Amino acid sequence: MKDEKPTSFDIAHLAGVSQPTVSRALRNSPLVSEETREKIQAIAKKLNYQVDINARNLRSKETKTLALLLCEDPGTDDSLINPFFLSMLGSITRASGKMGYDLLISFQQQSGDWNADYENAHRADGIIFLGYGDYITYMEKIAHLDRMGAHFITWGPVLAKQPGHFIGCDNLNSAYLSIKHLTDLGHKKIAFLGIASEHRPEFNQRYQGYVKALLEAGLIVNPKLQIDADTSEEMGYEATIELLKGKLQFDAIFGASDLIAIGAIKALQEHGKRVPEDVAVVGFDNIPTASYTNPPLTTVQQDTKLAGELLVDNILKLIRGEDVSSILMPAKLIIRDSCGAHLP
Amino acid sequence: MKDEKPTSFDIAHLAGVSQPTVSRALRNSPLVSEETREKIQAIAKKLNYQVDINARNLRSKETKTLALLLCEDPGTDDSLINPFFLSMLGSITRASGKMGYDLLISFQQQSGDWNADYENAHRADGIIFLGYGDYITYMEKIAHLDRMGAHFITWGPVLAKQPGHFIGCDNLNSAYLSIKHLTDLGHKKIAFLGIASEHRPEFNQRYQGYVKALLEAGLIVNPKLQIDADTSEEMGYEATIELLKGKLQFDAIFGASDLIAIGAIKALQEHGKRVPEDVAVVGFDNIPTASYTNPPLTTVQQDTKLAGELLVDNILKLIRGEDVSSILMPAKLIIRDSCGAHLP
DNA sequence: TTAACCAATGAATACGTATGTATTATGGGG
DNA sequence: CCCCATAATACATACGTATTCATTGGTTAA
Repeated sequence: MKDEKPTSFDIAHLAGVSQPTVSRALRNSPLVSEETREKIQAIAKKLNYQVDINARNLRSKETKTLALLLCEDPGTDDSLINPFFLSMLGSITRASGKMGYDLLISFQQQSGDWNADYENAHRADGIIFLGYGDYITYMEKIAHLDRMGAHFITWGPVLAKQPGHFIGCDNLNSAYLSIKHLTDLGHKKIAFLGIASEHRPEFNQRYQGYVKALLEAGLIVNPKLQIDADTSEEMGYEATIELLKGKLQFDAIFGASDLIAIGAIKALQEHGKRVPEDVAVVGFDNIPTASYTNPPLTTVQQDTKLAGELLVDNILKLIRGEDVSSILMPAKLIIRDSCGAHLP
Repeated sequence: MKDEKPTSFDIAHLAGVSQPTVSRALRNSPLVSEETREKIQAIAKKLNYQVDINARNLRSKETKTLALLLCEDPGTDDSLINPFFLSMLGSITRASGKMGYDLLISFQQQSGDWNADYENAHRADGIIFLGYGDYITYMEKIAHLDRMGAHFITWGPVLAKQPGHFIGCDNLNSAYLSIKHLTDLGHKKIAFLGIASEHRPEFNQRYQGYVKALLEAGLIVNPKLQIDADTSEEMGYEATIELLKGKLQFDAIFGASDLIAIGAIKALQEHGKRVPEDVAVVGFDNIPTASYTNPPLTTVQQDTKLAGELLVDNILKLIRGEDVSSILMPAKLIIRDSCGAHLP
């Protein structure tokens, strides 16, 4: 800036009072008389005065800032972000702004040194994690933060034993609903595209929902109909190719994320399979693209707006020292054309 | 945090040196002997010491932080963000991280009081604006910041007389290429969906490209084929309905953004028009969804990754006091099925 | 031998705010 | 008329770092 920024001393001088009085007046302290406060605030406005955030933070030991750490896989393409997380990001940004907090965002490679964390450096009052990638690796870092007594909250799978606090989708029941929809329509050989291991608990929970729905419909669970695939169109595509190459029959595919399902549709159509006539497909996330695929994708919608608000509300509670517990968020099935009508 | 954070004094005490020596050692100052530096750094590591960012910023008067202000229309839906800007956001985040800067993000209503800006409050060293909405209103705020000597850079339309520095797409030539593609295919009655006024210079530039291409192809420009539409699927849909209701013939639509084009395709198909057989459609932005519409959308791709890097590079130059000039970025046409083959 | 010099470090201080404590003025109750 | 409570303000200081200036001890050159 061209002209030197005015300080509280400048205002004090102009108002004929002391600096502490200015500090108090600007924060509407009851210790200052109304008359003085008005005079000071008028001068501050005229000078276009803004509190120096660093000085305030240094003194008061809080920052009114939240950090959002988006943890990515090492291999992630430089310019792509999972659209689902983008949606969460938007919602978190708004929610924190509404609560008077600034938001610092940072993308972290999972392998990176983000244990040199923000809060420790007084940079943020709390941290929101939005992570994907390997759960086990991830938990080590989380556990470390927890031991240090950091304020943080995580979007992710809610499990029985976890350090810290989580907010996450009710993956099991949401997947269950999707699969039940398929079995209700008469599908009997349903493939699961997604990694089902402890390294990807969200997917694992969805797999459990898949199993539950199959058993409930009196169908057998064939492990060969589960193909590993991570969240990307390419992985979904390749997993489907693998499925097509195998000799197993299948009449439906559950993609553990929309990107996987979209890749699956592409692979199916390129190999002469019609969707949904030959193979029905359902996804998970309801990313914006899901309603534009051909056919439009039946999928599970997570309420990202609510999720973002809850993440912010809860991290603020933690900062205030209040107690919070993990939250499991219900999701709902959005039925579109990709799973067709009841089979004959 | 549970245990009190260690300060440079703690380290100094343990190392048997003074605090300034610690400060210097941790920043690898040549004023400190190698032996001392190593000892100090070892202790710092053991204590898990992190510099207090607020104290450092207060003292050194810089923050190593950039602010990203995303300016929205007043009416914007709470949870939706234009996918194009999300892509920019991702790219800017990465670029600033790579340069060692943190990124503070904030969504601002255009009517809001974001002139009480971050830099003034020592919160960021510079500001990147990612704005849409009314250009005139917007410029007033920009001009004010410029008068105050703030460091900022803006993504937006590059015009002849502007305060501050801009980076933006070469809208005119990009739109020209799209329209030329349509005229080359034999289309003669091409509608323009988008606001063509000084309040939306990006669209206005695209309109000029549209006019240029038409004239060059020896076609007449019919103002009634230009329908106002802002960037949203709904607006594109409604504008197309308006077009369909009029008596004018048209064989192609240029949507000034992908969302507009997507809304147009929906409206056309709902009214029995085939795309591209009856009406060809092209868009602008190449948002992720564009390749999944039915038919896939021919559109203009902007290099958001490069744009993000340039924005960050240039704001850092401004912060360092170096000179920068506005940049016009070329875009390229992505040809998909929505404009079909050459007309008979 | 001594002055000059350099490397390494310490001492003192500034950055701008917020807050605990001391001070002054004012008014009311006895 | 005096004492005490209260309101309003000033004074002094802490927050943790970075930087300027002063100091020390050792080395080199004349």
